[in-house]
Amino acid sequence: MQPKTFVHQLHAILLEPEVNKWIYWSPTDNTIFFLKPYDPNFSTHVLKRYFKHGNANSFVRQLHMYGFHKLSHPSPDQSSANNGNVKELVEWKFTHPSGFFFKEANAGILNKIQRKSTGVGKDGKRKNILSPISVSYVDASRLNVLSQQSGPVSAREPSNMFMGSPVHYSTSQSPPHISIPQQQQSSGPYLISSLPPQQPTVNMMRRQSISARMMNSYDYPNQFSTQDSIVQPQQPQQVLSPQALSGPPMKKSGTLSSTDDLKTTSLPIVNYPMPYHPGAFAQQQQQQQQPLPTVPPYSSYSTPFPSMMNSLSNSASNSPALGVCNNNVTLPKKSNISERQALDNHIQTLKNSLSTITDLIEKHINSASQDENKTLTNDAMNKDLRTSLSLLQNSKEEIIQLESKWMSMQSVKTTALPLQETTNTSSTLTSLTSSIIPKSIPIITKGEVATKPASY
Amino acid sequence: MQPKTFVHQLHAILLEPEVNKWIYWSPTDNTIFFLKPYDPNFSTHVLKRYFKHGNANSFVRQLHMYGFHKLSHPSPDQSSANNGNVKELVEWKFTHPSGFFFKEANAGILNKIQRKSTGVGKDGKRKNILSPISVSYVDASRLNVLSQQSGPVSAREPSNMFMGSPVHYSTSQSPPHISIPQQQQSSGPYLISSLPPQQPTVNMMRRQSISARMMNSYDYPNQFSTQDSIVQPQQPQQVLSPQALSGPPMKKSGTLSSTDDLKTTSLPIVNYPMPYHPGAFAQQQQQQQQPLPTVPPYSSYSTPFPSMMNSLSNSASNSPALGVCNNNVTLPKKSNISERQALDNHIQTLKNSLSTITDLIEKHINSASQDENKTLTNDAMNKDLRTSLSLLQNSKEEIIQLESKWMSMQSVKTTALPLQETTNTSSTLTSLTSSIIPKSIPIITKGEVATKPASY
DNA sequence: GGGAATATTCCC
DNA sequence: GGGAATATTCCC
Repeated sequence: MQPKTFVHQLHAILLEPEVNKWIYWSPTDNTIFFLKPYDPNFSTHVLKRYFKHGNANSFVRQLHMYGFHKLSHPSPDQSSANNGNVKELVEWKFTHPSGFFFKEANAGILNKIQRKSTGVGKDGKRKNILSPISVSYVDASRLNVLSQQSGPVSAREPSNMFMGSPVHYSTSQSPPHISIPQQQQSSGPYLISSLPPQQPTVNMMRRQSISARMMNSYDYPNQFSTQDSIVQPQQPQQVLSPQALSGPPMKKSGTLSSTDDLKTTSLPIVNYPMPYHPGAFAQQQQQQQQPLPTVPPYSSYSTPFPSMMNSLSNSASNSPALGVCNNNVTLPKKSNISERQALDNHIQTLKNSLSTITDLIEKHINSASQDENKTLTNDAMNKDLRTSLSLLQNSKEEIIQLESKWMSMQSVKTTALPLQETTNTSSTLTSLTSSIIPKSIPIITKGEVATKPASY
Repeated sequence: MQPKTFVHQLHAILLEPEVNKWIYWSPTDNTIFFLKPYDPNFSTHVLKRYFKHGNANSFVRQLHMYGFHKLSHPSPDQSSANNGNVKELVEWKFTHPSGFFFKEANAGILNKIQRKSTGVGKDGKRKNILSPISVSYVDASRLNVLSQQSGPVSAREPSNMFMGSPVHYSTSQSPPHISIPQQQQSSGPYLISSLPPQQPTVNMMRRQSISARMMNSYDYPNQFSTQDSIVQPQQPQQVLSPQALSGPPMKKSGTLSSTDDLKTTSLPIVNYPMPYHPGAFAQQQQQQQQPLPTVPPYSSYSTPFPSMMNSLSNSASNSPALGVCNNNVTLPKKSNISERQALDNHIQTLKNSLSTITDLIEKHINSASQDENKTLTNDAMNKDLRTSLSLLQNSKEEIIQLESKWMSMQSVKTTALPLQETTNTSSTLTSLTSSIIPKSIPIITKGEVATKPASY
């Protein structure tokens, strides 16, 4: 039994007559509801009553987090209100593209609508790194069906459209939002394997009850673009030909370019009229239907290449040939002896500086505490403070030195290790690894951090 | 200007007489406050009034998120109440180990106390993957500038001591929390490369007052342990045998077994009395009670290498001779990891302490120079001086720790780890790893951190 | 629409 | 004490 979430609350609210002046089901479509975001009563009587806030923006944010979409075209009768300047009368129209949010839905159905992940899993790892778009091979028949389906929902039969399609985007079993198991998780680009999923995915849309998990991804377009792009946008994958990707990493996820593969292959888009629309069927059907031939969730079709493939691209310019693992504890080689000495020296210097500063400061504290009248003039005080400051600066420098030497020692040592050995003996391994691992070393250049906006 | 966060709220609340029956400063220690978690009035009159809830657990959760610690031993006069069964009278005692949370603290100081990260950055990537320790290369010109800018240096000429030193740590520009840029992000270990940053980083030390961000890492241990581990714990690498992993991912990270290295090496423990303790100085009682070797607050007792270290500590039996690295890199053995991490922690702590001291002293110098009349009272001055003194003491302790760890490492390493390389025998494993390591490790050039604008 | 930080809840 | 999910805020 799932805890009550926003969706449940929302659904409950929509059933409350007292607040139906500000939020209510569409009289003509049980999967669409309206709300008056600018009406103060909406905040007062709806939000503050059911939530810990009275902020319409937060409410809408939640809608988005749960995959609801705002329908842009107000119904004719509303348009006048929307066009008018009477903000309080404006109505926004929302729906959930999964179709699981409809007037008669029960808790079980609503559970299928899950909140979008924030990107971290329980283990602190990123979730949903894989693209939901596992490449699907679509045959002509499917394309045809797809093209046909653009019409009125009522006119088409959902189960048909994927009939005979060899590969499917298995809606119910391949949630766009996938948690990568810990072991596998990687921020690296994921390869799209060319292996078709083994399973038939017939009828899944229609018959199968979609696992709750799946709904997570129900917000199709968004999922596809932002969270689940096939290859992580972050890491331009040099390994695969770029063309393999359906498109460049996108910034704005909501928007798919018209040239986007997926779109052209007719994946549902935002205002797509209730693609799967369970509500339209009898609700009870859902349960009884037996599960589809299962397709392993996404993960199976995407091949993660953990962290190796990452930054091939930029390594070109300034990356050292060899990287070092911080943790690699192999210690410094003899050449580092002087480094060690330097470290010792830094430590000594630090101790001396700090002692001096301490003395100076202590002197002032003592004198101040001993008599009320300052025995030391401000000038003297300031001088000492300046001295302290200067020593502190030096101490910092010392520490920096210490640190950098420390780091370099670490890296030196590791760097030293790499390679020659592999040349003769373990060619097998070498070839093995080299075949798997891209040669370049991922490097992070300063630019990127600089790029990052100041957080405050 | 930072938005008001929980810490600010908390501080404000503590200053509100109306609620001081349920939450209040210790009468004897301006860095400790009490609260009565079970008193319904605490919920009603404090929580519900200042927060969006009335849940003491949530409040305490926030305290923890901001690094506060509950002090376990109630003061004598409280113990009767606590021992009694009158829950409503129970008082809990909290403090912030940074010492930045004290009665007289202002917003600027409170800003230094930052919320723990949830593990993802703005780009959706994990944050704080890097060790806070970064290195920047500075050219000669910069060194000169630095030396010049140190102002009146009484004792020595700083430029001398670092002359010819290629590397610098730019304190003000290397926020401990580093976000890995999107493109490059990788879960692998990050190396500090020896590539010099391109940007000049002149003057940052002196001119710039320490960025608050820097203090971000003040929740030391946590930062080090969780956020800034050198190697990301997350990804056990499949390439290596699973057995290589020291253990399953851990659930409970907070609890280290008593056998943990770090702890036994006398790292501070939870209730450690105000390591940096700016505020509480007035009451010197604390000071005398334990001159513990000051180490970074808790940081080090939480292991930076969550999934690996922890399990190592309690399962001596199954820990491999060679650890495993996230990215197919051989990891150091536990003892070395902790030593190294401890070193890093000491350095970090030193930097933080010195930054704080510098800020305090600078404040006085500036105020003194700006107007003849001392704007700051002697009391204020003395307080700051005491704070500085305390920090200096701690710094010294840190250095001692640093030194001893360093010494012990040297001896250990010379014996233990030295020489795989010399064994040109290159076992399969050796060659495997050596061939893999260099290629798979993302490298971060030190410059990047320095590049990041201090956004305060 | 959504990224990301902080806040709250729930749970171990 | 803290992990992690959901909620709320703030901002692009």
